[in-house]
Amino acid sequence: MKPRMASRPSAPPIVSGRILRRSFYAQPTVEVARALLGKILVHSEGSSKDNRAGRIVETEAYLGTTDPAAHSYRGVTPRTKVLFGPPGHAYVYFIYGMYYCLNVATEKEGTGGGVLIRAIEPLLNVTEPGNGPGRLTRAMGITLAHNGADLTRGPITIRETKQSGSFAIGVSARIGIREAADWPLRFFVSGNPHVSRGR
DNA sequence: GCTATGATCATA
DNA sequence: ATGATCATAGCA
Repeated sequence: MKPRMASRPSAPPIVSGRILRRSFYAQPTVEVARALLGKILVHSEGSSKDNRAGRIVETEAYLGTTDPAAHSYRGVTPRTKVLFGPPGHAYVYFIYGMYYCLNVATEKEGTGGGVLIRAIEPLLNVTEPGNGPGRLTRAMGITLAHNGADLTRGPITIRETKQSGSFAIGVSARIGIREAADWPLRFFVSGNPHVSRGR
């Protein structure tokens, strides 16, 4: 008979990928937005068996003080200071009274670039849909408490994936904005069912 | 201090 | 098309 439980707990292989380094996030914002597709978002608080993970399948670039749609367009405020800080930190904001959205700060300190993570494909301990920026934070347990967190340190990290599976990158206008609405700065894994819309 | 509004989502 | 629901920004 098979034992009901494994005798030894094993770390889920999906969270063992190498953590992206700060130099990754220091690249131009559009490059980071494209390169984040296929990477693994990991939330590891508490016991490792409770780690949550999802594969990033949709992103949007927000360019900073040159981008009228960016929160950082009007410069540093208490809210946007993380975007102007060093790259590789989480910018989390609260929207519509009920949702959190996760971004990563890009480019060198002093610039306001960031990438909004818009959708993940659930991989591990994610029991809600990840298709949409407000949904993925709920599914991953990400809140304002994570604003400013260093993504190279945890508890939230983004990791390289071993199965390199190549895919086509779709491009479109960004969703839900008015200014600069036609800039082609949304990127997604073409055809992936967890993309929020317009696969 | 006060008010308008939003990088959303579910429901109709 | 509309409502839920509140942190933030801009203004007084």
